[in-house]
Amino acid sequence: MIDFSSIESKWRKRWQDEKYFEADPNEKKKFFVTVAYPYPNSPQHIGHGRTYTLADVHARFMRMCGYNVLFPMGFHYTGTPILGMARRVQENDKELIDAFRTIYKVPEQNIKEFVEPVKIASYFHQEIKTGMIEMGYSIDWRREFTTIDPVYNKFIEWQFRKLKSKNLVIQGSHPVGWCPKDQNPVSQHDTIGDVEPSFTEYVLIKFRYNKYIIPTATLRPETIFGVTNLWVNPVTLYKIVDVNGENWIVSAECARKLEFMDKKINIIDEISGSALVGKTVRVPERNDQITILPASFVKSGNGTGVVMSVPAHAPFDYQALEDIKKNTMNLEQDVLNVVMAIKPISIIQTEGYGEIPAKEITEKFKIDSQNSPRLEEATKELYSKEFYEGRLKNNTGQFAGKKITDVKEDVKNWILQQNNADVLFELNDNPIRCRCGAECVVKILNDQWFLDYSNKNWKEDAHSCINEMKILPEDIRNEFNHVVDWLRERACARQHGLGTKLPWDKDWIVESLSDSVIYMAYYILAKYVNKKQITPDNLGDEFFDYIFLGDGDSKKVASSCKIAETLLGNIKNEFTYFYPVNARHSGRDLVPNHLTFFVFNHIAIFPKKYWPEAIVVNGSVLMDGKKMSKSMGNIIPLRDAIQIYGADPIRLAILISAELLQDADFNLEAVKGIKNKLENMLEDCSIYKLNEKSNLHQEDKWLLSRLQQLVLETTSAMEKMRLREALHYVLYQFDSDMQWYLKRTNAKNRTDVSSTIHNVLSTRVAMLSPFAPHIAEEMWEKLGNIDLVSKSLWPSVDNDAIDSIALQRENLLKSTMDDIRNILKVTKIIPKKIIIYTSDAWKNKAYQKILINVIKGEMNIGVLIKSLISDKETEHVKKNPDFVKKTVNDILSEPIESREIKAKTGFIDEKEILLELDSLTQKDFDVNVQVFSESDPQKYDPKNKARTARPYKPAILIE
RNA sequence: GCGGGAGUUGCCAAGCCUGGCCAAAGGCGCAGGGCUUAGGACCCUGUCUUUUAGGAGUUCGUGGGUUCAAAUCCCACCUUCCGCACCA
Repeated sequence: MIDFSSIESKWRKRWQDEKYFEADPNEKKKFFVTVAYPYPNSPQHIGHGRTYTLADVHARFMRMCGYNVLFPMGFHYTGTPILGMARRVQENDKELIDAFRTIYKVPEQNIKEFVEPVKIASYFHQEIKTGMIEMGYSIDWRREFTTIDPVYNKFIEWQFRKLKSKNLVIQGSHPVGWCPKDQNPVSQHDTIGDVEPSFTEYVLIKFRYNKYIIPTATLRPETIFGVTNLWVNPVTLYKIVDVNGENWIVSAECARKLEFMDKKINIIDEISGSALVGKTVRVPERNDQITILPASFVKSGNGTGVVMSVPAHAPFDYQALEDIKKNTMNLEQDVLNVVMAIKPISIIQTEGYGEIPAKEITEKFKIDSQNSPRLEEATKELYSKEFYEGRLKNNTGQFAGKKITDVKEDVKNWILQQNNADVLFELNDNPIRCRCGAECVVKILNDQWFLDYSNKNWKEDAHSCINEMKILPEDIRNEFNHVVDWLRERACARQHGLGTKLPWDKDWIVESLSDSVIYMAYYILAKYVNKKQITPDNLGDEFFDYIFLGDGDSKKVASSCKIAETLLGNIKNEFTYFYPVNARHSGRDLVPNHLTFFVFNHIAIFPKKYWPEAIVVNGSVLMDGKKMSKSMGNIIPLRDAIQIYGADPIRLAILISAELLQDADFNLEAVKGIKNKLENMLEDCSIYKLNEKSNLHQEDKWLLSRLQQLVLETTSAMEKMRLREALHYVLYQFDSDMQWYLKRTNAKNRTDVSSTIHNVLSTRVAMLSPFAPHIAEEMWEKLGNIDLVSKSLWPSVDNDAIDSIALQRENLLKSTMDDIRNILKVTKIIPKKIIIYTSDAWKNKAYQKILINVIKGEMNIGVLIKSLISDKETEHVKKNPDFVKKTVNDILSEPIESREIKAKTGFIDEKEILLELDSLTQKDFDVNVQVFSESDPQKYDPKNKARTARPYKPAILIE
């Protein structure tokens, strides 16, 4: 049993003492790796560990490749969730406080302080940082900062002034989910049940009734041409409301919603639904009169509480009309006459439907009442069919012949322009409650600040940056481009939360996804801030302009900022040395926001030479195949896991379970398996020593050749950040080769294998070290090294060590052993004699010819046979045409490189090689092996097997 | 709806970009053996069907196509997961 924790702390201390991860400019090439900094509202769990571990492996790998790697970390205090948490602590929220106690194990003393948001942030900040150190992340901690540090605030102010001066920050109105009690926008984690407050935009069509306006809410403004009547619910008590000087008749719920739509509302009177029944209203744009009818499906809470009826295309309306004709509502005779006269007005032509689609679909769904639950479904089906495929008919004026999807927005704007319509936003999952208990609404904010991501030029630059950038994995590049396309103006300031005040409007705080887009540049400053060489006083925009953009005169800047000119120069040089970011790591959930904003803002602020070079995106982590969540109770805090299993096994378990973009399934089974593997490797490292040079046998040469292949494959996987694959090579791939090697040396009773194995182990440990840095140091030490493996160079392929002849000889032995084993398996005989026949000389010649042809792409059997027969040396093929076919198959079933090696090395003396089998068969089956040539007249061949021999595929007889 | 994925041998999961080392890695599970006082851990062997000669047959969501050759390329379809904004 290995004590991971003591090994890990031992090496962590050594790293710290040697300050190896502290990166300052030097003569080496630099590599700047960053990860999205954490939001400290809870401790890290295994899931967070993935992105940081990936970045750390990347950093460590690049360091071993000879780069001066900077890998820094900051903490994102900005935002509202921590604020909300503090408020809940103030209110003594039991659920939250219990979570602090039981899940996060926060000491009682600290929980008491959590009424202050900053205390929460700084508590978890330290917790997360400690976890990162314990995980062995090679972070330069001198550059740590938080987003509420005063210098950071100055930096963000600079960023925003810069954006504003480029007209990329604009002001406008914007609908948001809103809590009327808190007077604040609500987001998902502000609501009870974590419901995302999404909303739909309805068009209100204004129908005129005397001096009143009766607005109806619709998603289909184009159906105004097909309206035949209005629906009210007779039992609803409607309000007469003064809305910006007009008298509207709407439900009480609607009146309340309108208040938040930036309108002046004054309730004047009320009127019952039944009193409206039978009255006529004027249809806007059409100028004809229609009647108001009663319907029970009309809900006062939806829209305005009044619905316009389009019976030809709306199943609800069609069915309500059918219902009313049965006169169960006791309508007066003259109203009933009107009802009977109503004919649906067909305005949309859709393939597969006739004149009255609503009728057809209600019949198809077998609907018999307006209260049928299937009506929703029917509506949905018809609506989407008509929306995507339907065309407006001739009775729709200027819109005739157009597709609904193309014309919908135009119809809306047309009616709006005539002041015959308005807009109403409505929450989708009504009711949504704020954590404070109040019911949320949609509010239109008027003086909201936006980052104008819809700016065309900006988008174009973003596309070109993304297209020039390295994006790993490549699969996700399209997604980035698509995000750039659909991104619109984004609100970049809010009224509450921690963060930086908007420099020109101190009522607003820069929103958290907008103050975290170019902070990688700030890591350069953070080192000097932490050393107290930069203070927030006197720090103006000219400072940032000078450092980051190279604008201004250093003397002037130095004096206005009261900073020594040499210091200013040093900072600037450090920035130009480390920037741009070479790799930005993050989870894939940040693709549609942070990562894309990161690109946008870099483009806007920095010159092209500082645009980011690469983005690396990873998937999330599942726990035993399930999503981690507080409610499932399957969140393992990272630090707990480290304590139990050790940092290295966790790092490996996370990395080996999935390739970059896939979700990684973490489970304890895997951790145990890995732990075991590491223990075995460590043991091997203490056994095999570097002895004096002994003569290399064939199998040593073979193993060392294979090792080169391993290095090549691993390195290429690392370069593509295919860490699962790379780790797999290092940890497992080599085992079967190692086994063969041991089997061979064992059979030969060799005792001089230590050096070769030591050589192999050293290479593997070096390649393991970015992944499992602590235990790799321990192994490295056991292998007899004094220096750190972290400081060693990544193994490179030694082409001289690749012995293609040894490779082929061993392959022949292996495959022949496999064949023998196969025969024994099938026949179940216990061998007393094993006889092997190597193929005739002409076959070898024919093989080479076929091989060359196949490499050239000629594998037509007929053509091959013809050319072989035409040559005297290989004319024997005539008697044995099957040989050609089998040989071609043999060759095709081999990798292309090995075909080429075979072509290059040419004929090998199989008989001589196969004699080496003897030691193996003796060991495995206690039988000696005899080798004959097919053409040997003296051979023992009672079953006439020898003639089936092919090159690299000797015939075998077992008795 | 828009956009992006995924479907592989009992399960999880690689392979697909770059067609031929593919009956298809690895892990788990299962079976047998070793080790052990026993259990666990560990190690070995096996794990589509068939076969007393290293072979053959049928497989990679479904159906077509391209090719000497398809899990891999193309087309269509079915099923399924994720993101869609003021939120870190």
